[in-house]
Amino acid sequence: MPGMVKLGQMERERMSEKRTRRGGEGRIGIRDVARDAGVSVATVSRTLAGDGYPVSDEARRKVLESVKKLNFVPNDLARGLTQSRTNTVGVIVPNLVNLYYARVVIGVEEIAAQNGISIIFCNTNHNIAKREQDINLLLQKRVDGIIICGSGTDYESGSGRLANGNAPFVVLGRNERLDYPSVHADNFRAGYRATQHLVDLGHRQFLFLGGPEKWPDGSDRIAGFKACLAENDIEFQQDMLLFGDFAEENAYQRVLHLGRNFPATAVLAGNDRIALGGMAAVVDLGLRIPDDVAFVGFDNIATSHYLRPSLTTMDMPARLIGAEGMRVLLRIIAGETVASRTVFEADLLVRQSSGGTRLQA
Amino acid sequence: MPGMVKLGQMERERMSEKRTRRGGEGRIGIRDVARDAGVSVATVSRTLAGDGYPVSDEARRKVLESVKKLNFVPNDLARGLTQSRTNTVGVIVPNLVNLYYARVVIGVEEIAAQNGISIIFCNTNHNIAKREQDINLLLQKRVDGIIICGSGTDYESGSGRLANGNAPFVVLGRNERLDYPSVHADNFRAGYRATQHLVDLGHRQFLFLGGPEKWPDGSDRIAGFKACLAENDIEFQQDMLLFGDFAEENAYQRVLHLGRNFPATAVLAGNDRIALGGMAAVVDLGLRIPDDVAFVGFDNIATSHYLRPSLTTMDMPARLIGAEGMRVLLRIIAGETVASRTVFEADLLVRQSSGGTRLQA
DNA sequence: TTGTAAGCGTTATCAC
DNA sequence: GTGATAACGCTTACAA
Repeated sequence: MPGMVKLGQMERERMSEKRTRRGGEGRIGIRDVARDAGVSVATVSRTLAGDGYPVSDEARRKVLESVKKLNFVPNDLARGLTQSRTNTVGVIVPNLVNLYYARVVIGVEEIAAQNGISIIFCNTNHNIAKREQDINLLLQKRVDGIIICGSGTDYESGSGRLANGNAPFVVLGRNERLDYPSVHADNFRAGYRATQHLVDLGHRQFLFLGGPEKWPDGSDRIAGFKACLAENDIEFQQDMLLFGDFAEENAYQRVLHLGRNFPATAVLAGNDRIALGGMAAVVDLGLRIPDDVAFVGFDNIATSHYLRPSLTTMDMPARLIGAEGMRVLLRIIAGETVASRTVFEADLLVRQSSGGTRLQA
Repeated sequence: MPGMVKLGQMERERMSEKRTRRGGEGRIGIRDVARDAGVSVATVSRTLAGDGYPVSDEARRKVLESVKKLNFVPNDLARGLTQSRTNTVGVIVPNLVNLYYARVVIGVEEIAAQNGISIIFCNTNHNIAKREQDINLLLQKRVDGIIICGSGTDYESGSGRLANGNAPFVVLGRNERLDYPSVHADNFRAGYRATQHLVDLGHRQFLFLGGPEKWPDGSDRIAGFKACLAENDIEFQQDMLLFGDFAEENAYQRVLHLGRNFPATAVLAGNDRIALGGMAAVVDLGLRIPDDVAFVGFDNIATSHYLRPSLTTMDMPARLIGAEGMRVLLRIIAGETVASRTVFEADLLVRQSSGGTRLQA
């Protein structure tokens, strides 16, 4: 009876090969290393784990040799599955074209790399739906934690997975709620100091070229701006404030619209990109910087130092924020308690666009 | 005998709970969903997989209901383990502060997101050792493929994992070898055209402010530059060529060093960041752009349009390269054959820094 | 110090 | 259409 014979063959194959799914030649695994080194899989695992577990030098040597010989690459998926830890965190960024966020990411990556953890990167393009989707993906991938860049609102909305405690997370940027940890700059003080700098230079007619209206970081800067005006007995007028988006072009158009008969002698821009667009427009209107109009920005992106005139700006410590955010996340993952809020000060960098030395001269 | 009683209890617990390792309340899995929905795990899996496998509407409904009710989040680690596919690719970038790479990454991310695949991001800071390490990490994470940004050399060096075929990969940038797929711009032609533009404007005294000496993209641009000079009977002199790094400051210093008695009327910069630094130095030397010195850059980073004078530059299609790179990688993963090389043309954007309209006026 | 074997949470195979 | 159950490749009790 051929049927029975065949069954017997299959049985024997199964016994010896212990592989049913993939024909025979699967990727090389820990078992292969163990066999080659003449030790058990446990010993291989322990050797490679590198924690303090005792392994004889002899065994270790043989294992390492086989690993190299067979070109063994451990499978982190299987590792993650058993350890319920992936050494991976997700980073969600609104927009990488903004050098500010690029710097934040670099800070994050730096600390992550130092701690042997990888980064899954998501770009949302300021799209809240994409962000929800990204969070889902990250949770499915069982990241150890998530870093959300950009001040935004209601992370608990929609899926609510984060606020539900499904994964530890840190917000990099100002946010309204206090019940999850965040790292950001003191935007209020930054706004205040930038304004004070211009006031000290004798300016009375201001324009704040803002970003989006509901942008917490920006709102704080504006609040600082207003507070400083009040402090100096300068009345705030609604038309001193123009909202827009984050990009150069929009700022350029807004400023061009104001025309040569410019309503202010000093412009504060919501960030450096906005400043860049605004300055270009001012130049194109035939006005001089800083003589006719002074500019101050926020962020200190790499290019602002090399503009001519160079851009006076608040040096928002993006990289530092990214790095600290990652450190905080690591602490949370380790089970430590962390400050619900970490705030960094921003330095004022006086450069040509504000003519910072005009009065002193 | 209390000992035996205790043992009996444990046994029973094990039988009912079927969980030995983690006390009891593990994360909710597909089994829990199956139980709650009153179907088998197979049915749950099939429902969630969403491929064409037949599942009765009734079962599907119950499953979906339980999924939502229990807030089930599938575990991609386990998925990846059985499917030997992770829907994740690694992206290795030399430096995110360079907006060029930021744009490339955005292009990659865009196509990736459209295809439901995630990106593990690595920043090497132009450090070759870090890159090797990153590749190791990515292979351990069993990414479906790897995208390496930045033209560099010998990816097969060191570990040799990539060239060994351990994972499909695509290089985004020019490289010497032809035996793996790459996507990049036609840097030679870009260099040629940029130069021709300046020649057409009447320039004869050139300076090429290059990046690092062994930077394939840059070398090609320089080759195009030289070819164009030859074509126009302008003799190339070694001192027309200055190497450096990718950043603004270095370029600034190099140009400042040349002094007011500037050796050229036209400068080609290896990229826009270099141009930015160079232009700042020229201005600081008291020279006018473009009247005394004309500038042309490469990349068309966002800021170059808003400089005053704005920067004439070759519009290297970074985003497009990123997007196409991702598409190529997806094709490789799908088992299709792909072109070993995909090359994009760059457009010349004439702006103020070259005084592009000077002759026509 | 070492080995054995039971998971980890899925998918895929095979039988019904 | 549906359900058991054996992989997937590793870690980690537990036993030796």
